Amino acid sequence: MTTATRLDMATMARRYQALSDPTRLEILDLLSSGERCVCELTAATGAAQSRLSFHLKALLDAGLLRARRSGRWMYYSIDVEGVAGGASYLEGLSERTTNQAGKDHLCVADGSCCG
Amino acid sequence: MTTATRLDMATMARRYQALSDPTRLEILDLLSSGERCVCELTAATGAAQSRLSFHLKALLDAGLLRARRSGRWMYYSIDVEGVAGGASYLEGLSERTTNQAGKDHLCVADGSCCG
DNA sequence: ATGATTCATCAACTTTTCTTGATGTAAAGG
DNA sequence: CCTTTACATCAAGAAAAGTTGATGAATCAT
Repeated sequence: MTTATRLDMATMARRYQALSDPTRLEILDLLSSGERCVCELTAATGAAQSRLSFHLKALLDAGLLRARRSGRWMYYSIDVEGVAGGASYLEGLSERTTNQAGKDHLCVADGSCCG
Repeated sequence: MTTATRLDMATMARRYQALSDPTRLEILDLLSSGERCVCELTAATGAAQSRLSFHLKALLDAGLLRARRSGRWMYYSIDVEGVAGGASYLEGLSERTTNQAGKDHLCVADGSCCG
Protein backbone atom coordinates (compact mmCIF):
# COMPACT_ATOMS: atom_id res chain seq x y z
CA MET A 1 0.00 0.00 0.00
CA THR A 2 2.93 2.31 -0.47
CA THR A 3 1.83 5.44 -2.17
CA ALA A 4 3.85 6.82 -5.04
CA THR A 5 7.07 8.62 -4.33
CA ARG A 6 7.84 12.10 -5.54
CA LEU A 7 10.19 10.67 -8.11
CA ASP A 8 7.38 8.59 -9.55
CA MET A 9 5.24 11.66 -9.59
CA ALA A 10 7.74 13.66 -11.58
CA THR A 11 8.05 10.82 -14.05
CA MET A 12 4.32 10.33 -14.34
CA ALA A 13 3.72 14.05 -14.60
CA ARG A 14 6.02 14.12 -17.60
CA ARG A 15 4.12 11.26 -19.13
CA TYR A 16 0.77 12.97 -18.72
CA GLN A 17 2.29 16.16 -20.01
CA ALA A 18 3.04 14.31 -23.23
CA LEU A 19 -0.60 13.25 -23.36
CA SER A 20 -1.92 16.74 -22.79
CA ASP A 21 -2.30 17.75 -26.40
CA PRO A 22 -5.07 16.82 -28.88
CA THR A 23 -2.65 16.43 -31.77
CA ARG A 24 -0.58 13.97 -29.77
CA LEU A 25 -3.67 12.00 -28.76
CA GLU A 26 -4.61 11.91 -32.43
CA ILE A 27 -1.18 10.56 -33.27
CA LEU A 28 -1.56 7.83 -30.67
CA ASP A 29 -4.99 6.99 -32.00
CA LEU A 30 -3.61 6.63 -35.51
CA LEU A 31 -0.76 4.47 -34.28
CA SER A 32 -3.07 2.24 -32.30
CA SER A 33 -3.90 0.50 -35.57
CA GLY A 34 -0.25 -0.05 -36.36
CA GLU A 35 3.11 1.40 -37.10
CA ARG A 36 3.22 4.43 -39.38
CA CYS A 37 5.87 6.52 -41.04
CA VAL A 38 6.01 10.26 -40.50
CA CYS A 39 4.75 11.05 -43.96
CA GLU A 40 1.60 9.07 -43.32
CA LEU A 41 1.05 10.85 -40.06
CA THR A 42 1.60 14.16 -41.78
CA ALA A 43 -1.03 13.30 -44.35
CA ALA A 44 -3.49 11.98 -41.79
CA THR A 45 -3.22 14.85 -39.35
CA GLY A 46 -2.65 17.71 -41.75
CA ALA A 47 0.00 19.04 -39.43
CA ALA A 48 3.13 20.71 -40.72
CA GLN A 49 6.11 18.41 -40.77
CA SER A 50 8.21 20.24 -38.21
CA ARG A 51 5.23 20.47 -35.93
CA LEU A 52 4.61 16.78 -36.21
CA SER A 53 8.27 16.06 -35.53
CA PHE A 54 8.04 18.16 -32.40
CA HIS A 55 5.06 16.22 -31.12
CA LEU A 56 6.55 12.85 -32.01
CA LYS A 57 9.63 13.73 -30.02
CA ALA A 58 7.51 14.70 -27.05
CA LEU A 59 5.77 11.33 -27.12
CA LEU A 60 9.01 9.48 -27.68
CA ASP A 61 10.81 11.20 -24.81
CA ALA A 62 7.92 10.39 -22.51
CA GLY A 63 8.23 6.69 -23.28
CA LEU A 64 4.94 6.50 -25.13
CA LEU A 65 6.32 5.75 -28.58
CA ARG A 66 8.98 3.64 -30.20
CA ALA A 67 10.88 4.68 -33.30
CA ARG A 68 12.50 2.57 -35.96
CA ARG A 69 14.36 3.61 -39.03
CA SER A 70 14.16 1.88 -42.38
CA GLY A 71 15.89 3.55 -45.26
CA ARG A 72 14.77 7.12 -45.27
CA TRP A 73 11.59 6.42 -43.40
CA MET A 74 11.07 6.67 -39.70
CA TYR A 75 8.43 4.35 -38.35
CA TYR A 76 6.70 5.24 -35.14
CA SER A 77 4.64 2.89 -33.06
CA ILE A 78 3.06 2.90 -29.65
CA ASP A 79 5.08 1.80 -26.67
CA VAL A 80 2.38 -0.28 -25.06
CA GLU A 81 4.16 -0.50 -21.73
CA GLY A 82 4.39 3.25 -21.49
CA VAL A 83 0.71 3.77 -22.26
CA ALA A 84 -0.33 0.94 -19.97
CA GLY A 85 1.82 2.44 -17.23
CA GLY A 86 -0.06 5.70 -17.54
CA ALA A 87 -3.31 3.80 -17.30
CA SER A 88 -2.38 1.75 -14.28
CA TYR A 89 -1.15 4.71 -12.27
CA LEU A 90 -4.60 6.25 -12.58
CA GLU A 91 -6.31 2.95 -11.94
CA GLY A 92 -4.35 2.56 -8.73
CA LEU A 93 -5.34 6.03 -7.68
CA SER A 94 -8.95 5.33 -8.46
CA GLU A 95 -8.94 2.04 -6.58
CA ARG A 96 -7.26 3.36 -3.48
CA THR A 97 -9.79 6.16 -3.43
CA THR A 98 -12.69 3.76 -3.72
CA ASN A 99 -11.31 1.42 -1.08
CA GLN A 100 -10.93 4.07 1.55
CA ALA A 101 -14.40 5.51 1.02
CA GLY A 102 -16.55 5.27 4.10
CA LYS A 103 -13.67 5.27 6.53
CA ASP A 104 -13.09 8.92 5.82
CA HIS A 105 -10.81 10.86 8.02
CA LEU A 106 -12.84 13.83 9.16
CA CYS A 107 -10.51 16.75 9.11
CA VAL A 108 -12.65 18.83 11.16
CA ALA A 109 -15.60 19.69 13.22
CA ASP A 110 -13.45 21.79 15.49
CA GLY A 111 -10.93 22.79 12.87
CA SER A 112 -8.20 21.29 14.99
CA CYS A 113 -6.61 20.12 11.79
CA CYS A 114 -5.48 23.58 10.90
CA GLY A 115 -2.44 25.24 12.44
CA MET B 1 -14.49 -0.25 -32.37
CA THR B 2 -15.03 3.42 -33.06
CA THR B 3 -11.92 5.34 -32.25
CA ALA B 4 -12.11 8.49 -30.23
CA THR B 5 -13.40 11.66 -31.84
CA ARG B 6 -11.49 14.90 -31.87
CA LEU B 7 -13.87 16.27 -29.27
CA ASP B 8 -12.99 13.43 -26.94
CA MET B 9 -9.37 14.11 -27.59
CA ALA B 10 -9.64 17.75 -26.65
CA THR B 11 -11.45 16.79 -23.47
CA MET B 12 -8.99 14.07 -22.61
CA ALA B 13 -6.03 16.28 -23.45
CA ARG B 14 -7.30 18.79 -20.91
CA ARG B 15 -7.63 16.04 -18.35
CA TYR B 16 -4.07 14.85 -18.86
CA GLN B 17 -2.92 18.44 -18.79
CA ALA B 18 -4.32 18.65 -15.29
CA LEU B 19 -2.32 15.55 -14.40
CA SER B 20 0.90 16.89 -15.85
CA ASP B 21 2.28 18.44 -12.68
CA PRO B 22 4.01 16.73 -9.74
CA THR B 23 2.30 18.94 -7.19
CA ARG B 24 -1.09 18.03 -8.57
CA LEU B 25 -0.25 14.34 -8.55
CA GLU B 26 0.84 14.75 -4.96
CA ILE B 27 -2.50 16.37 -4.15
CA LEU B 28 -4.33 13.46 -5.73
CA ASP B 29 -2.20 11.02 -3.79
CA LEU B 30 -3.03 12.76 -0.53
CA LEU B 31 -6.71 12.80 -1.38
CA SER B 32 -6.72 9.13 -2.29
CA SER B 33 -6.86 8.41 1.42
CA GLY B 34 -9.82 10.68 1.93
CA GLU B 35 -11.28 14.11 1.76
CA ARG B 36 -9.08 16.97 2.98
CA CYS B 37 -9.46 20.67 3.60
CA VAL B 38 -7.15 23.14 1.91
CA CYS B 39 -5.28 23.91 5.10
CA GLU B 40 -4.34 20.26 5.47
CA LEU B 41 -3.13 20.11 1.91
CA THR B 42 -1.14 23.27 2.45
CA ALA B 43 0.53 21.73 5.48
CA ALA B 44 1.18 18.42 3.77
CA THR B 45 2.59 19.81 0.57
CA GLY B 46 4.34 22.89 1.89
CA ALA B 47 2.97 24.83 -1.04
CA ALA B 48 1.92 28.44 -0.71
CA GLN B 49 -1.80 28.85 -0.34
CA SER B 50 -2.45 30.71 -3.57
CA ARG B 51 -0.35 28.20 -5.44
CA LEU B 52 -2.31 25.35 -3.96
CA SER B 53 -5.56 27.06 -4.83
CA PHE B 54 -4.36 27.38 -8.40
CA HIS B 55 -3.61 23.69 -8.66
CA LEU B 56 -6.82 22.66 -6.97
CA LYS B 57 -8.75 24.69 -9.48
CA ALA B 58 -6.90 23.04 -12.34
CA LEU B 59 -7.84 19.60 -11.02
CA LEU B 60 -11.40 20.67 -10.32
CA ASP B 61 -11.92 22.17 -13.77
CA ALA B 62 -10.61 18.99 -15.35
CA GLY B 63 -13.21 16.91 -13.51
CA LEU B 64 -10.67 15.15 -11.32
CA LEU B 65 -11.79 16.62 -7.99
CA ARG B 66 -14.93 17.42 -6.16
CA ALA B 67 -15.29 20.33 -3.79
CA ARG B 68 -17.58 20.77 -0.82
CA ARG B 69 -17.92 23.68 1.51
CA SER B 70 -18.56 23.40 5.23
CA GLY B 71 -18.42 26.58 7.20
CA ARG B 72 -15.22 28.27 6.27
CA TRP B 73 -13.52 25.11 5.11
CA MET B 74 -13.41 23.78 1.63
CA TYR B 75 -13.14 20.03 1.37
CA TYR B 76 -11.62 18.53 -1.71
CA SER B 77 -11.90 14.91 -2.70
CA ILE B 78 -11.13 12.83 -5.72
CA ASP B 79 -13.71 12.50 -8.46
CA VAL B 80 -13.29 8.79 -9.01
CA GLU B 81 -15.15 8.82 -12.29
CA GLY B 82 -12.86 11.46 -13.69
CA VAL B 83 -9.71 9.62 -12.69
CA ALA B 84 -11.08 6.29 -13.87
CA GLY B 85 -12.02 7.90 -17.17
CA GLY B 86 -8.44 8.98 -17.63
CA ALA B 87 -7.32 5.45 -16.91
CA SER B 88 -9.74 3.74 -19.26
CA TYR B 89 -8.91 5.98 -22.19
CA LEU B 90 -5.31 4.82 -21.97
CA GLU B 91 -6.32 1.24 -21.35
CA GLY B 92 -8.41 1.30 -24.50
CA LEU B 93 -5.50 2.68 -26.43
CA SER B 94 -3.20 0.04 -25.04
CA GLU B 95 -5.63 -2.78 -25.80
CA ARG B 96 -6.37 -1.69 -29.35
CA THR B 97 -2.64 -1.49 -29.96
CA THR B 98 -2.06 -4.95 -28.59
CA ASN B 99 -4.95 -6.43 -30.53
CA GLN B 100 -3.78 -5.17 -33.88
CA ALA B 101 -0.20 -6.34 -33.38
CA GLY B 102 0.85 -8.88 -36.00
CA LYS B 103 -1.60 -7.70 -38.60
CA ASP B 104 0.46 -4.59 -39.10
CA HIS B 105 -0.24 -2.42 -42.04
CA LEU B 106 3.11 -2.10 -43.78
CA CYS B 107 3.34 1.45 -44.92
CA VAL B 108 6.12 0.77 -47.15
CA ALA B 109 8.52 -1.28 -49.09
CA ASP B 110 7.93 0.87 -52.10
CA GLY B 111 7.12 4.03 -50.20
CA SER B 112 3.86 4.24 -52.06
CA CYS B 113 2.30 5.52 -48.89
CA CYS B 114 3.92 8.89 -49.28
CA GLY B 115 2.64 11.53 -51.63
C1' DA C 1 28.23 13.56 -58.48
C1' DT C 2 23.58 15.67 -58.60
C1' DG C 3 19.20 16.11 -57.12
C1' DA C 4 15.17 14.74 -54.70
C1' DT C 5 12.93 12.83 -50.67
C1' DT C 6 12.26 12.11 -45.62
C1' DC C 7 12.85 13.68 -41.48
C1' DA C 8 15.26 16.25 -37.46
C1' DT C 9 16.63 20.49 -35.64
C1' DC C 10 17.12 25.36 -34.95
C1' DA C 11 15.92 30.29 -34.23
C1' DA C 12 12.43 33.56 -33.53
C1' DC C 13 8.09 34.39 -32.03
C1' DT C 14 3.47 33.54 -29.80
C1' DT C 15 0.80 31.44 -26.40
C1' DT C 16 0.04 29.06 -22.27
C1' DT C 17 1.11 27.87 -17.76
C1' DC C 18 3.12 28.61 -13.26
C1' DT C 19 4.62 31.38 -9.29
C1' DT C 20 4.44 35.12 -6.03
C1' DG C 21 2.59 38.63 -3.35
C1' DA C 22 -1.41 41.43 -2.65
C1' DT C 23 -6.22 42.06 -2.26
C1' DG C 24 -11.05 40.44 -1.87
C1' DT C 25 -14.71 37.72 0.37
C1' DA C 26 -17.44 34.89 3.22
C1' DA C 27 -17.95 32.61 7.61
C1' DA C 28 -17.21 32.44 12.59
C1' DG C 29 -15.84 34.34 17.03
C1' DG C 30 -15.70 37.77 20.48
C1' DC D 1 -19.35 45.76 14.60
C1' DC D 2 -14.64 44.29 14.34
C1' DT D 3 -11.34 40.76 13.81
C1' DT D 4 -9.67 36.54 12.51
C1' DT D 5 -9.63 32.50 9.75
C1' DA D 6 -9.90 30.00 5.34
C1' DC D 7 -9.90 30.38 0.94
C1' DA D 8 -10.41 32.47 -3.92
C1' DT D 9 -8.83 35.67 -7.19
C1' DC D 10 -6.03 39.01 -9.43
C1' DA D 11 -2.01 41.31 -11.52
C1' DA D 12 2.65 41.04 -12.89
C1' DG D 13 6.55 38.61 -14.01
C1' DA D 14 9.08 34.10 -15.08
C1' DA D 15 9.22 29.92 -17.29
C1' DA D 16 7.67 26.35 -20.29
C1' DA D 17 5.45 24.75 -24.36
C1' DG D 18 3.88 25.22 -29.12
C1' DT D 19 4.13 27.11 -33.98
C1' DT D 20 6.36 28.49 -38.19
C1' DG D 21 9.73 28.83 -41.66
C1' DA D 22 14.40 27.85 -42.74
C1' DT D 23 18.31 24.89 -42.70
C1' DG D 24 20.80 20.51 -42.17
C1' DA D 25 21.70 15.51 -42.58
C1' DA D 26 20.92 11.03 -44.29
C1' DT D 27 19.18 8.04 -47.80
C1' DC D 28 18.07 6.86 -52.34
C1' DA D 29 17.51 7.35 -57.51
C1' DT D 30 19.60 8.80 -61.77
